[in-house]
Amino acid sequence: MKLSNGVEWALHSCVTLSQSREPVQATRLAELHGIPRAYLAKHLQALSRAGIVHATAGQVGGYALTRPAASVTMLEVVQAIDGIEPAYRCTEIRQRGPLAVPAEQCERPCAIARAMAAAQEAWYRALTAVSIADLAAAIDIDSDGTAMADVRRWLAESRRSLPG
Amino acid sequence: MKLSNGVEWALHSCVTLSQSREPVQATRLAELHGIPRAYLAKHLQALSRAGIVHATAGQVGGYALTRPAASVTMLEVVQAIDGIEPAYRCTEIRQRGPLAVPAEQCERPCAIARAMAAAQEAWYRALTAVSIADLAAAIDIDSDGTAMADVRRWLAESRRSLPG
DNA sequence: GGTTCCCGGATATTTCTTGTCCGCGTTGTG
DNA sequence: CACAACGCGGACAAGAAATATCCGGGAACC
Repeated sequence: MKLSNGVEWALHSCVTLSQSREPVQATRLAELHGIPRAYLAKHLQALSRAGIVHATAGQVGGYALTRPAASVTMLEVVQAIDGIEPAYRCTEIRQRGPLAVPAEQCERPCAIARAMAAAQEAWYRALTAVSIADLAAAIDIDSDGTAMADVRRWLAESRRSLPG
Repeated sequence: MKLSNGVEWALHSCVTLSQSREPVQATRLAELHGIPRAYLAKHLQALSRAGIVHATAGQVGGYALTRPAASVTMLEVVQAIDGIEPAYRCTEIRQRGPLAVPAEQCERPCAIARAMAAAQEAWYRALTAVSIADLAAAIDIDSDGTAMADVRRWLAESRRSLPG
């Protein structure tokens, strides 16, 4: 079980976006995190499609959160990047082989699939409990209250320096 | 996030093995579940390496659970097949870019990694709560108490018919 | 001791993720 | 109001991982 690499970038990008009400360009986000710009853009597109961020075109365009960071959960971001299909996909092997169960008796998922679904649900709950705002606050605390201010400063500075 | 296909086969195979104290050949398990024999064998090897099943060679060889089914958790099987590394791998992008955090301040995982680890832990807990015996019992109930008896009958019959 | 059968690791093929590029629409400017 | 520049959006290759498979080593029965 492996989670896409872009999930990490998307979460960090959302935390960064939560510190700016003005749109932030994909180039800035990529530079700030030291990651490939083109590939990050692809993931930001997924966030846009999911309605988490709003993309504005043009010279002063960029990405911005559509909702307050406190109302955006980690699960939303993860699912926007990684998709909504559950990790375990039952291929209904109980309906195959010499002891195949008739299809009419297979309306409910099999016991294994149910247990897996319950585990996935627990995973969902844990990710739903944490918002982007929570992450930003936790990161700020980890850095003794300097990280988010630094981000805001850097965003303002880069916006002043490059397009001017 | 995608879980390997072999996890499903391994879990079903373990449930089947829980119904037989004698070793069951990989060929039988593959036939019973309608899946490729060679590939299933590879996954059974993983279970063997993890100590969940014991493989005996020879004409009457095969696989058997090493412990009572009630003491084998789903998590053990899943991790034996899929590996133990967590789904989310933090690449420490906070240490990159113009606002890189010094490494000395990164002893603890970042807030995002911590939240992801908590979610994974919840997933682990849910899978630890279910044993192979629980699955066998649930599958039996789903079939009105006939499934496991059918499996035992089929195993005994196939063992009588083929090697005889 | 020969033979048969089964498990185990090394080997191709396919699928998917990662990474990249160029076209379209939008916005500021002359 | 036309122009030009910039950034977003979907289509296109490269690499990695999982899927599927084969043959060799070893054990049990005859």
